[in-house]
Amino acid sequence: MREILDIQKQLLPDLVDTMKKRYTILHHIMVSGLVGRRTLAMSVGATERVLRAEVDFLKEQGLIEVEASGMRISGAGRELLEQLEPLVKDLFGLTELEERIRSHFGLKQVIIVPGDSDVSPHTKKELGRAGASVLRKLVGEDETIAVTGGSTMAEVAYHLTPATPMKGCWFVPARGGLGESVELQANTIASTMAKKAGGRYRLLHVPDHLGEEAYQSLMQDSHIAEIITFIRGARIVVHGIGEAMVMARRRKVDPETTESLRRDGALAEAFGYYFDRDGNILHKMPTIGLRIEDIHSMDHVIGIAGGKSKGESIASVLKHGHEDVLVTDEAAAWEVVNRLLS
Amino acid sequence: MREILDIQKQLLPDLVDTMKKRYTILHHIMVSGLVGRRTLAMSVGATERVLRAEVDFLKEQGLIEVEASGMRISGAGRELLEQLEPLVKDLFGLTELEERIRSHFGLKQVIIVPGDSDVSPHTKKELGRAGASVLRKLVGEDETIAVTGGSTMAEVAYHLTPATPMKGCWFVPARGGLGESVELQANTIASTMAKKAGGRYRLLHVPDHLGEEAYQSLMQDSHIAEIITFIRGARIVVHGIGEAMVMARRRKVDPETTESLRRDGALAEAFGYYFDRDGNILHKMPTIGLRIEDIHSMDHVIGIAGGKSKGESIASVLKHGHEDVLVTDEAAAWEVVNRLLS
DNA sequence: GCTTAATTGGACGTTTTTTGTCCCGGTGCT
DNA sequence: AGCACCGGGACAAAAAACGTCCAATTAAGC
Repeated sequence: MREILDIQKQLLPDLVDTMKKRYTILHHIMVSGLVGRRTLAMSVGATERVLRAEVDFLKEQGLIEVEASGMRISGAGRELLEQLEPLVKDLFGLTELEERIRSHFGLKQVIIVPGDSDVSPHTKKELGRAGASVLRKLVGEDETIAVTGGSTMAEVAYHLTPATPMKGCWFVPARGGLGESVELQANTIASTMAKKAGGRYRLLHVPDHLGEEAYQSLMQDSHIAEIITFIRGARIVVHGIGEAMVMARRRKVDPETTESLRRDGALAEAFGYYFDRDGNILHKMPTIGLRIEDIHSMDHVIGIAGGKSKGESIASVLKHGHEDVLVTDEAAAWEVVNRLLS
Repeated sequence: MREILDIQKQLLPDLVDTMKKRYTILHHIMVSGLVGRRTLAMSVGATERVLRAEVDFLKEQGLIEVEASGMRISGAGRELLEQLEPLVKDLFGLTELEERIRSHFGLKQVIIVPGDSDVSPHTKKELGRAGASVLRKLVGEDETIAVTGGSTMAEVAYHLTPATPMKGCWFVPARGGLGESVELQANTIASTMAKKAGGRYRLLHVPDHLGEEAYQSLMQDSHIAEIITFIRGARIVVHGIGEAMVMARRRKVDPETTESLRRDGALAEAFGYYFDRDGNILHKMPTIGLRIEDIHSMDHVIGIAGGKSKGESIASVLKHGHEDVLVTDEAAAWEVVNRLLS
């Protein structure tokens, strides 16, 4: 059932909205028994005229009966509402979930795809598609977009398609080398995105695990400095979110730091920063690129991550309080709201 | 799956059309490889401007990639088409069937609901709903609508709902008493419809199995004559279709006539007339009301019947050649087209 | 290499649809 | 009988859809 809806949504994006709207109206009419147009318009939050159009439609469909004294639901309407119930529960479930997370963390937008990325590769693909779609809607012309690495980001890159406003965009890595395998590195993701979207890209090649003085000298290099300035001019950043300990291991963080992270209760990792349960920064990877203050002042900070196991990490990053858009999956979303309740 | 679509169709009647349109365009683009807007507009039968809007939409959804040299399908688009296939096959299956029957018999419209009324009561209900919906769309103001009896017609009556243009309509029986049980008689159906639709009705009470002279004297009666004239002024007739032999038995046709019908290969019955395989009239029930020439000159002749067993009968009546709209179910429709092939 | 036919995307006036806002004649409740 | 609310008609304004051009660009054929 969900699959059908997901497919349909691609061919009719406002299908769900329209269904929700009409369902709400019909449902209101049912519980009201006999209700007038203006009263109804108030309670569903629509102007009189648009509600009138909807009512005319419902009448045309024979779902309501309208007399001079008001309108009531018809037998067919009642029957439809009954059939609609499971469908709507599903529909509303996710959108309700989105709204709950959105308002609690003060985000601009939350998108939840059904499923669990941990168990279903298909869900991860959906996550990528949703991420690409969000990005497509948000980019302006000639914008700079900073991206991080990770398998989820790779999926986003894969699902990007050429869009006119993206032609002039620059894709850059948010931070320097972060010790991942080549195909999941930010540099690779940035270039893939640029190719897929028809944009341009600039890379930042910084070796991992350099000493402090080596970094200092790198920063002196005019070419490096120039690209870092360029990166910091980005107004959009798209990043994955990881579990702190998993990321620490994967990036071969040294034992002392790992232990310190564990002791301090590190939960999440995003763009090279480690966060605890309350969204405080515990540690910063020794590499260059976007600083946390750059991210705080961004126009659009888009976090993309899914899977039940990442739920807590996502909540931690959201708690940090500078995300704008979250793209996640159902399993992770439930974990996030569960943490809100406890 | 079908159920979902049927439910959705009630809230978004043109959902299927839109999906079909966009699927067709996307599919065309895929098979064409690289194709231009105008060329595409020709092959899918749309004007350039509307196709352009569709193309913009598909691009926005990331389903196609459009370059200066033309447009081609994207990975996501290809994937979607694949997922869409079973859905569309189902969708197109019925609409293709509708179109095939429509064009072959030169009808104005054919509506096929999924299922088989013989085995599923739910399908019969759907048939009734579809019939009611067609009627709602076709009636003008202050029109006279002639109806016949039968269980299918009773279902149509049940699903009628008040509609403004129907307020001034008259519902009348197409023919006099046809020896059915009270609740399935044309008179009962007409009055039920009028009550459901908020219209008015006039009845025609004629005892069954009267002698010729009795009919003649009835016709002299000014009240009867007046209502018959009224009935003949109807521009819309909605009728069921039955199997000849089944109907003959149910109506207690005398043995000689029954035998004569059998000998002549009577297949179908509609509004009191019996038809053979080629749509010729074999016999006419001895009762008054609409004559066959009245029906021939009607604006809208709407036939409603379903069930695999009625397939042949429906085909016979269609063959007679004066139907305008057919509402049937999938099982019957397949029987009809099977007869076309043999 | 040049021509030619086809492509997209922009522009603009026209037509159709949607929307906001009245008001009128009823209906039902008090 | 009074009153508050009802549906529905009407109409102008705003918005969206549409038909129809045209300019810049690209691919392919010659």
